[in-house]
Amino acid sequence: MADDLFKALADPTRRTILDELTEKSGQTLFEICSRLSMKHRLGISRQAVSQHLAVLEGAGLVETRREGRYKFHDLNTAPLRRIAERWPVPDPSGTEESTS
Amino acid sequence: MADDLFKALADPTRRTILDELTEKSGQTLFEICSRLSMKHRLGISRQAVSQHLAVLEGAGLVETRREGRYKFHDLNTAPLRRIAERWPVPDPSGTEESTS
DNA sequence: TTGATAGGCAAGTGACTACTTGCCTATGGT
DNA sequence: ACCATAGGCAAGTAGTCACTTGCCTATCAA
Repeated sequence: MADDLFKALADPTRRTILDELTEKSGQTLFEICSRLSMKHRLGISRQAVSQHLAVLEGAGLVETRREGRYKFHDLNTAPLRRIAERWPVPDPSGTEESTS
Repeated sequence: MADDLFKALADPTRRTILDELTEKSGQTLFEICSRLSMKHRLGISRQAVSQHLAVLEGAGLVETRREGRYKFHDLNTAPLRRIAERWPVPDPSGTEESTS
């Protein structure tokens, strides 16, 4: 459903996770955890990150593959295409402000 | 900020409102209310729609103009561009972009 | 085997949020 | 003046959500 996609994007921590996976795809849970606490100063438990990843996977934004005791997380931005399809975005005549 | 944008998109009723404004921009509050109940069978109060429109306006997705006792609501999809800018979306299934 | 690492499951809690209810202001028509 | 229309403000409520806590399973190395 479209609902899962937008609900997944609604949380700032999940968007940061997507940013991290954009920078380096195929990270494990612990790798994402340490990056969130190091780079983004996010004091967050492993379980919380795991739950966020489950939501992202439910939205189709993250795909996982298991190898031994490791589980790698890959980014999939394809579902985002439906947003631009649903509400057509005009050409960038004047670029807007930057992201946060 | 970016948070307002994604929070605004997180609600299905607000996304339906965006759909309605995509179809016909410049609607008043009552016009949107009646369309939601007619076309989409949404039993929702006027105040609820008003609050949704305030959230959408806070996200920059809706702009308003007053004329007398009427307040018209216009769609602005420009903020959506930042989503595709933040997480690049691949081209759909092998359609390479050759500038013909 | 033991121990350490990588991850999962489930219940509980606090905060947020969508919606309602009730009352108020402003504009336009008669 | 009157009254209906168009919209706004604020408090209360029920449901959802992010996060924690605690315990469990699976894989690998010694």
